[in-house]
Amino acid sequence: MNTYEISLQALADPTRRRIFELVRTRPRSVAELAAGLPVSRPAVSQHLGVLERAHLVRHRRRGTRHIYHPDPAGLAPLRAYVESLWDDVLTAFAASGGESGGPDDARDEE
Amino acid sequence: MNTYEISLQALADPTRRRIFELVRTRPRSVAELAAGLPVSRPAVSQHLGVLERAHLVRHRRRGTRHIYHPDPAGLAPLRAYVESLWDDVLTAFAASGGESGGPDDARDEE
DNA sequence: AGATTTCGTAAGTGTTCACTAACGGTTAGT
DNA sequence: ACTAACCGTTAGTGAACACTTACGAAATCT
Repeated sequence: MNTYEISLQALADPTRRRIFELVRTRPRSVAELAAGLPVSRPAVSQHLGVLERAHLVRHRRRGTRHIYHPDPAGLAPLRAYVESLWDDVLTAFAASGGESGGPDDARDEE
Repeated sequence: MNTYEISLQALADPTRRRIFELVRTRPRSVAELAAGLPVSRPAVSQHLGVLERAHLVRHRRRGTRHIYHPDPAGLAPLRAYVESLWDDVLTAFAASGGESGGPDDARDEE
C-alpha cells in the first residue's frame, strides 16, 4: 500500500515534525500544543489532521478537549522503508570497495 | 547539526525518492536516470543536486558522464532519527497500556 | 437556558518548489 | 580544429502548501 510515502511527507514539514515530537511521549491537547509553537491554533489543528491521516497520531475526546497521542501504525512502515534503504546502501557501499573513487571498470548490467 | 532534516525533506519528493532508489544499488549516469523517469534531464540534474547537498549521493566523472552513487553519510542520521522516534513511540504505547482508549486519569507533568 | 471553552473547517493569501526551455561549458572522437 | 555527446545552470511559470482570519459546532459550567 506504500503508506510510508504519506508519513514521509508528513514528517518533512518542520512544524509538523515538532508537533509529532511533542506528542511522541505524552498525549497533549491542541491548545497545549499551539502554546509551545510559533503558529496559530488552527494551523496546529490542520497539521494534526495531516498527521492523523498518515496514521502517525490519533485522538480521543475528553470533554471539549481533543487529546492527541502517537500511533505506531504510521511510523512502522516508514521505519521499515528507511531500514531497507540503509541495508541496500550499506551493501552497495561494501560491494564497491568502500571508497568513493570506485574501481576502474564500468558495469553495464541492467 | 540536525542533518536528518535535509535528508527527510530530500526524500519527501516522489521523483527524488525514485532517483535515490535507482542509484541506491548501482551507480548511474544522469541521462540513464532521466531515461527511466517521466521528467526531463535538467530536472533529474537538479534533484541530484538536492540529494548531493543532503549527502545522500555523490558523483564522480567518467569522461563526459557524471556517475552518481549512494552516500551513507546522509542516510545514517535519518535512520537514527526515525529509530529514536520509533523507540519513544513504542515506549509510550506500552506505558499507556497498549490500547487506544487510554486510562482515565490525566497526567500533568512537564 | 445562556455563556464559556475548546476545537474543526472554509476562504483567502503569500511563499515555496518542481518543472521546462534555452544557453554555455567540458570532454571525447575524427 | 571541428563536431558530437553529456551535463550543469539560469530564468520563468504553474501548482502545491503552510499560514491567518472568520465562522460554526460540540461539550461543560453557572
